[in-house]
Amino acid sequence: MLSLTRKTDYALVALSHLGSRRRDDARPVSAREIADRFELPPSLLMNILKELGNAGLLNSTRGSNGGYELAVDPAAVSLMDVVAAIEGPVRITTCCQTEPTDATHLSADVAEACSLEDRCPIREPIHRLHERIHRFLAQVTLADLLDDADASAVTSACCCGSSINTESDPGPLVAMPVLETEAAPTCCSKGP
Amino acid sequence: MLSLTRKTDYALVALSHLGSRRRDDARPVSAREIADRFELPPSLLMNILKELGNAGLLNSTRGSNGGYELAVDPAAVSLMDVVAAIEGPVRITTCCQTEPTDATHLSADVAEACSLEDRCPIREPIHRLHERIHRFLAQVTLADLLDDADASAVTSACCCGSSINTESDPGPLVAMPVLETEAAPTCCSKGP
DNA sequence: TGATATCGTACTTAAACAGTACTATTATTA
DNA sequence: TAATAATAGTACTGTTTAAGTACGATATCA
Repeated sequence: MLSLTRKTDYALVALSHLGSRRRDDARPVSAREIADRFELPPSLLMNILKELGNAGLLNSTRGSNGGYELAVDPAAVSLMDVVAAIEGPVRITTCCQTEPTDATHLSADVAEACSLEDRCPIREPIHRLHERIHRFLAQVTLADLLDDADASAVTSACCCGSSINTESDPGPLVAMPVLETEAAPTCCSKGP
Repeated sequence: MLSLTRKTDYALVALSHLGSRRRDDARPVSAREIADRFELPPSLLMNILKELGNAGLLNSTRGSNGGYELAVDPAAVSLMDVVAAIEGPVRITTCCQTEPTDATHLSADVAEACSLEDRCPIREPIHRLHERIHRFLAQVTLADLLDDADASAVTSACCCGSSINTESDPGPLVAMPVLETEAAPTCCSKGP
């Protein structure tokens, strides 16, 4: 399907919100508050925030006036982290078993599940693609999202690609690495 | 889920096989033949090849000695084409309604499905991410896969990342564009 | 005419996604 | 100390998508 799940989408919305708040006051924000503001299903969002908490991306405080806060610097949270927290490890195909753990890299035990092994004509290319997507996801950070949201808010508060730069200029997303020139992550909620 | 479906994986295997054959002889290859060779479910592969045919990527000839051949130059078939043929248009989230049609670009009617519209904190970033992924998929071609498969066959016929270059060198995949340095598409079949 | 293909379509099963609900625990506040 | 407001954990349900199968029709070749 090559798309983010709605849960991941919601997670990004929530993280983005928490990230932008941090500048003002550091009071924790409750799940209910976020759900109300962005019209997300409350119980679902609660579960999502729990998962983000378990993954170490959020700190939680219980009780009244409790809620969630970012546990880390937005620049230290990658898209990879978020996706992994919600959807589990990213695998481009079933034969890509593990993610390339770090820069030292490349994955000792990739691709156990492939019964074809060396007969597979696209084994190497797929692994490289896998690797590349991983790097990309790892390099786009929450901070990039925040910057971009700010920047685009200036040029167009409205939706639907009004002020998206065509061709030449990468636009606000200077911080965004890897994939050629532009683009950062996701939008919205409340699908059809 | 952020992964290719198994059908797309199989499609790439088949296309890759057909692409490499073209050099030798141009006799069409039957679905059965490909299924046997790569241990893919025959009926499923048949359906996949039909879809690739309908998408204009393959030519088919019926009857005995019939089968499939590439309809276009491997360099003219992008990952995007293959994914679109099998899975339909790629959307990173439900609010990314259309793909950026071409270079003139950027999608007039992106994101109809989002009820939040300008209140969504990650709308712009998501659309940019969407755009970026599209570009990437459009720039990786079947030819890149073929080149890479050849190149890696030289250095490692075996599986499991034996000769994958760490760090510095992008390796064979020079042709691969967009996403930073390396990686091309997928591997294998016959998941768990 | 029979064998070998693709073509189109419909169907079935299994897994993942999306969302809900309930009980327990913790903290604040009156 | 009791009520309230929050998270924590877990289990459950309905819907959709993925994955695979099957079959009748049509076309080609020997």
